[in-house]
Amino acid sequence: MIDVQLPDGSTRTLDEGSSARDLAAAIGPRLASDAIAAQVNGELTDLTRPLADGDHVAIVTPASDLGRDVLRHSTAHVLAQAVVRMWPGAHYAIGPSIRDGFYYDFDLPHGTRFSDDDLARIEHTMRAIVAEDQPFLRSEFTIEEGLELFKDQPFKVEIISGVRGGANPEDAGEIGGSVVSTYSNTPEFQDLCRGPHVPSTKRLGHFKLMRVAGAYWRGDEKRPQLQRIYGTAWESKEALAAHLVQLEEAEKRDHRRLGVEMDLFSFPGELGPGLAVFHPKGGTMRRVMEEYSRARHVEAGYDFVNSPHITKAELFETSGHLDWYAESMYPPMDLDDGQQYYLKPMNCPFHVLIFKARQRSYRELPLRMFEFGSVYRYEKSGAVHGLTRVRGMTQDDAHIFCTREQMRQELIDLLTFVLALLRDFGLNDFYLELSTRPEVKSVGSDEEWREAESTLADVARQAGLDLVLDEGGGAFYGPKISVQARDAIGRTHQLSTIQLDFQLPQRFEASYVAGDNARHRPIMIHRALFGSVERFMAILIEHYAGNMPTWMSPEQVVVLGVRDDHDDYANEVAARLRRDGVRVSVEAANEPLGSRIRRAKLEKVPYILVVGDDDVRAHTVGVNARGANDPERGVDLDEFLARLREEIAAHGSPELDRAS
RNA sequence: GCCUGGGUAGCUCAGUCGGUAGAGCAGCGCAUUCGUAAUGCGCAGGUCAGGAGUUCGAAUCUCCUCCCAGGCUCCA
Repeated sequence: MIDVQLPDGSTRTLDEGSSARDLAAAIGPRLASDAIAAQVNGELTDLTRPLADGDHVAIVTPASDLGRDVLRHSTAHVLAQAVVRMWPGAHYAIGPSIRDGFYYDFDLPHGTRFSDDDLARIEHTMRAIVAEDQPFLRSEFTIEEGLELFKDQPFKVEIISGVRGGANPEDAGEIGGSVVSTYSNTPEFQDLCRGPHVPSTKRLGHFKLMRVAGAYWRGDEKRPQLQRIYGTAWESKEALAAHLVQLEEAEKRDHRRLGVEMDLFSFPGELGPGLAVFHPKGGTMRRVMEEYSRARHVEAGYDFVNSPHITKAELFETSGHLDWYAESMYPPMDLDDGQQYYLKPMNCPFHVLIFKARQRSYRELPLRMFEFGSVYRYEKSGAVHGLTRVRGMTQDDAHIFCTREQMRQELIDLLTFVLALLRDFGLNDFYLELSTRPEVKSVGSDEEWREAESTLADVARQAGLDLVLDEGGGAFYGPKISVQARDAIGRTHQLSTIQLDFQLPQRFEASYVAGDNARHRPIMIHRALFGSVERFMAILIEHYAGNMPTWMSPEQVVVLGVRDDHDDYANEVAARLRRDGVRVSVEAANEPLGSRIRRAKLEKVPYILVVGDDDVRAHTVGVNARGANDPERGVDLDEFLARLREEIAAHGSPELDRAS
């Protein structure tokens, strides 16, 4: 007999050789039928693996993170089996579970390509395999046996021999050290896999193939491009349906769609990819964001600077950007006198030149230079995406020049400032990421990097937020902290970055004179809070689903007269509000009230004021607030204005669930 | 840059076998004067992304280019 411990701390006594499946059965029939895998001493395993005395065992069921992970992985296997059945000779590469689903990469014989229509056919075959109720059977082999077994599957051979050669240590886990484990349902299909899997294909079924995409083998641009099929899979029909609904919701708040609907911005074909124009309403939104940011920066002790959009090549030769990033800069303009000029992809070297414009004293430090700097980057054509990845953008960029001694406090203050500003825009769920020295692209000595990295790590920890490590993700000149924010529907976005830089001051030979009358090298901190104004706006639009807080709304109030003989009063109300800086318009009463209200609602205007006979008489307004169910009648105009001013001043955010 | 799929009126979309372009909304005009999410009638709107080819004839078939979407790669 053996004793195993359950997650609740209790123990169960089982027969020698019992598996997790037996354990589940001993606990109850319901759990026995739900069980798809087990977690033994923290390790995810098949249900059938024998347990040992003293094991800590948790039964994994589908409606859990681990459970979904297992069934997505198993569904990926079924996908591969279906593809192999339909395209004999197909090579299959890897097929992991991912967030919300799974994928599998293939290389079809004779360069055949999947089409969208194929997805439905493959799904059909998958459902047939599920209906066949095939068991997932685990087998173990030596590396040599594994190589023989998969001799017709070059990608599998590469994974197995990579482990033998020690080339890819991360693959060792994939196949379990020196043991090659495989899963097969039928002789038709066998896959190299660490497992675990659900006991049988009949446990699957709530899945949908989403799309086909290209993906490089091992993520390497220089290696063959495989065809990847993405799918989503869930524990129940309801969970699958809920996921699909959520995708639709995300699509509804897509900033590219709302940008058109709300008349904020557009991408005229005449300009080229990734180049946006902002319409009056989008322009207003930007202006409000920028004005607020400027005001806060003034308070925080920043100086405002400006720099041109183009420069001689020399500047970016000195900075090093041309060495590392020439391919993502616009090609140079060749002038008659042989000079090459570049559009700027970065503001930092300009700010260094401002620092160097005259001799600097330690008394001036920290010197904080801020600029809404427009930069141009030649993003690969496949990389541009709405406002979030563009070729022309404006950064809320600043560079802080300080001494080594000031660096730590400056970073602490900066992080506090960053988080406060982001909160003012209605984001409040953050974590931090620390990006360390890149393996290939980087300059500087080891100890400089060590000092920079440890200082940033300290400061990040002091902020009291979760900190995750992004190994090798830093810039070539220094490590960075980035602030990641979760939006209203749970997606995370990298927003602000704070980079520590010992290199540029050296490259430009920037210095200040200290109290010891000697020249010293300043430290440079690069930081952007929005990242780019365009991208930040896109994130906010999606966060709020277009229902911008009143202070950011391009149009804050629309006034509607009930009949056209109320238009004079409507204009009077608007004039009063406008005098207090409210962005307000009047829709004349030449169409029915209901239709004007509807239009204003669709435009997501925070307040619709309806004025009729009663209001003219009593100097009141009817207030129809965005997201509210019942309009308020007979609100005193001055009282409404006071409420509105208070809300705007407080930077109140709409309650996200209220505004739909 | 690469892979797959797209591009028809301002927007959303229909358009059969290759036979010469259609709806709703938006816009404009006229009428309507209305108390909280669509008043009625009328009008206008198109180089079917662009170019080349096949054909008696191309939105439709072929090729090239541009742009968009989803991925991969990249993101100072």
